[in-house]
Amino acid sequence: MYDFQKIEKKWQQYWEEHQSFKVDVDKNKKKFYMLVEFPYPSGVGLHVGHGRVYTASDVQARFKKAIGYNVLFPMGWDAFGAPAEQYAIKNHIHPSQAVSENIKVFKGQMQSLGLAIDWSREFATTDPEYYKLTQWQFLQFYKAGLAYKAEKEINWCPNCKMGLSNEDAQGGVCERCGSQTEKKLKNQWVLKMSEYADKLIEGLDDTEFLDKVKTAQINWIGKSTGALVNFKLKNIDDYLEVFTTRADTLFGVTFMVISPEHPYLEKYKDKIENIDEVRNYMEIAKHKSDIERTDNTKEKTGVQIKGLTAINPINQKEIPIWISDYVLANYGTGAIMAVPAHDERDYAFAKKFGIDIIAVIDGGDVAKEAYIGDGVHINSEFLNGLDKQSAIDTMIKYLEENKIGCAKTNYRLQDWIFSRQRFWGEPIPMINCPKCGWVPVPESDLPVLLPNVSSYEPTETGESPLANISEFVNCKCPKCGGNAKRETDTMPNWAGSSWYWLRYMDPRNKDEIASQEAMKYWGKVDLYDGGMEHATRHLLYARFWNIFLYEQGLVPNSEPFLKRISHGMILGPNGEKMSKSKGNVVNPNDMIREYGADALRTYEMFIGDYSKDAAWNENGLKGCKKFLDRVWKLQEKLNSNDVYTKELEVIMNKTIKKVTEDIETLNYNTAVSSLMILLNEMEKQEKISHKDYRTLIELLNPFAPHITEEINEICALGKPLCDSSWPRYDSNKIVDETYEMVVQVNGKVRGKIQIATNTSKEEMEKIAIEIDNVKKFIEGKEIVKIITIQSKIVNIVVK
RNA sequence: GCGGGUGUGGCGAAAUUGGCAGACGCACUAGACUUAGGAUCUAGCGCCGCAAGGCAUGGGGGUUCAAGUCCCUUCACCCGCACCA
Repeated sequence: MYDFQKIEKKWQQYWEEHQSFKVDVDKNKKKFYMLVEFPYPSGVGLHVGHGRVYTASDVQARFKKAIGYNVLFPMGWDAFGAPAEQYAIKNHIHPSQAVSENIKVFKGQMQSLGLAIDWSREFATTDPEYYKLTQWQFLQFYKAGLAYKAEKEINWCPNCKMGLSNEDAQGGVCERCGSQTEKKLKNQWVLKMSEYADKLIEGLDDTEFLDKVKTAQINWIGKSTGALVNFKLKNIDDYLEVFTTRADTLFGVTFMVISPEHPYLEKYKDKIENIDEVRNYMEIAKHKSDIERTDNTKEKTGVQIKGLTAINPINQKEIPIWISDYVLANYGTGAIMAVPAHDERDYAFAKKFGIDIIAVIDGGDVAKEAYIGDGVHINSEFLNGLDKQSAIDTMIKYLEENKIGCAKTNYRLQDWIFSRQRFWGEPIPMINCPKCGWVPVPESDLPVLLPNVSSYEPTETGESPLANISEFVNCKCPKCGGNAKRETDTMPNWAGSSWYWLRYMDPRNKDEIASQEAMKYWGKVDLYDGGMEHATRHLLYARFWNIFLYEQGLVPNSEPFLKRISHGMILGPNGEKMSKSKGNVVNPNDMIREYGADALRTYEMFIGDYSKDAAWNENGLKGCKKFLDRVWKLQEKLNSNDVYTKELEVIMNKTIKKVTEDIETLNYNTAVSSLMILLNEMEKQEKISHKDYRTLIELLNPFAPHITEEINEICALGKPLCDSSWPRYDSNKIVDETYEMVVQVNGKVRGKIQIATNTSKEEMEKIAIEIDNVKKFIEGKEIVKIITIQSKIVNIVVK
């Protein structure tokens, strides 16, 4: 009937030759920046889940272009990082070679989907011109004092031989390979992201992220306000500092707990009478995985530290100090004051070890359980009678006046460990000089290029493979000219993705991230589509990075993204997540070969709510192919009229309205369904006009761009759709002249009748009562009232 | 535990925001055309019932002339975060 293979190739070529989607700064036009997360070009290629996301973005881009925006819809490759390196190791090729091969496959797949991408802006994060600027930006962090080297206990994956960020090692499991991670001390580059915690929270007000994305970020940052309190150590001229959100419960403290990593254990080892027992506990804790340690269902463990005693600063009571792994070293001060009467964890600990429990808030029964509710303070001297908030305020004021503590805000968010012991990443542009210490590589010497070597497997020692390459490592100190060594760690793969949207604005700029002109014009990303799995990590890193650049005067906006949406996954036909191991991966290439890109695109938009997961069903795709075939066949009914066919006028206008609104609100599935309804109506007609047909294919074009262009050309309906504007509807013509009035008796439908839309309420009621079946139900009964909704429904209430 | 979300036919889903529940599509059934049908077209298709009619949006209750939609309560599942002091 028609050769969709040929048609799709033809139009893909046409768009390329005519540079239909190439854009430039055009100050006479409003801009729209459509961004979708760029992929890792892995070896497996795209699957239909990617197809859904890119198609949805493409629909958005084509639509926005048609309604008059200057649309930036770019694509690139996030090609550094472990996945590419792992792939290269596995296949025994150099990562850069693997990357360029994979990019070819990915790009080919995207082009065969017919995406309206401005390919002239394509780049990869592994391009030296790009990572030169990534390195340059790292130097700006360094110069601003936001990058520092620190001995950090890191999550170490013994299998990948790589340090992982907390984000990459959640639950004590390596995200890459799934093995248990260990703790290891490493000297690492770290970015002071925690300093931006408040800005990252406040900045959310300038965005239109989905609520669940905002909430996820706020939870991740984990702001909690409280106080630092200093407990004097008995017979030692030092203090134990704790963080608490409940300073009001200070009178209820019956013991202290410090984490097994607390520095005092080493510092005061001579004072600790049972040091062997304590050390034994520390050793056990060290070898526990994070999973074991954070399993809050397990029983509390701990050892009392004999010889160290704290003194409660508000009543001078002596308080025993314990060591336990339920206190985390990396949160707060690594030590807590325990109030077993009003904290479940402290309560469990106190019960197990027979420690006193003193209630300081009225309510509950502390003999049975910790009372965590609100109430009036008791047993608390000057706090007695106060409620929670005023007690907290009063106590913090008291602490500050007596110099035993102060108000303090804590965050769950940690600084960003920026070092990776990897070859395939941006080299961190720092040089270590025995005389001058750490010296940044002069900006004029950037990029620090990755050496071209044959062996890039990780070393046994855990150093980056770069450490073995002497011509890379050995260099001169930029400051004193003496012999020095380069940093051999590289950046995490999050680095390159933390500013790529800026680069798209001016990707060939040799001197800067992008020109100010381009950044001012393209501004914020208007719509950023990505997976929910990136709602915290990537999105927070990117926002942090951008806020920093803004503060440096390098970019015009503090927040980079206006709207963030997240799409659902395409699951396999069995309803499970698609994966190679489950053998349920659907390859878009196969689908395109069999049914065409247009059918695939249309089906992926029709499959269901875009924000929700949906299981793949090839029959559904067949249905969409059938739909397109019928659209094609409509050619046979074409007459030469260039006005809407009378019978179709209302539905034409209605459908324009519906599809327009649905695309704007991302309800792609109902947009497609309304086009199917329109087609059904058009098929009922003897003949359809040029204008009927043209409108249908204009509306369908964002979903099925190839076949609609072809129909448009064959039938000479107008200029190419990629250069055309979106149809408009006449709001006077979206209401049918007649409708089916529903008549209910006591809320039950008893009759239906086709009447004129402008029938008055009085008239409606009169007609309603005359319907035979309605009569049957009101006969012999008293009409209590009649509710009439204009052009909808009549409900007769009878008794 | 905290936060977010979802429950509607055999399946994917709609529902103008309080107004005919199940649009649209898939699957299925019957028929037409056909040498053939995994093509196309026509019709049917929530459940019970011969019908009239009744019952149906996870369960229970409520508000209302009218509830998938609002309120209360309860159950199930999914996704984040989680011994964060």
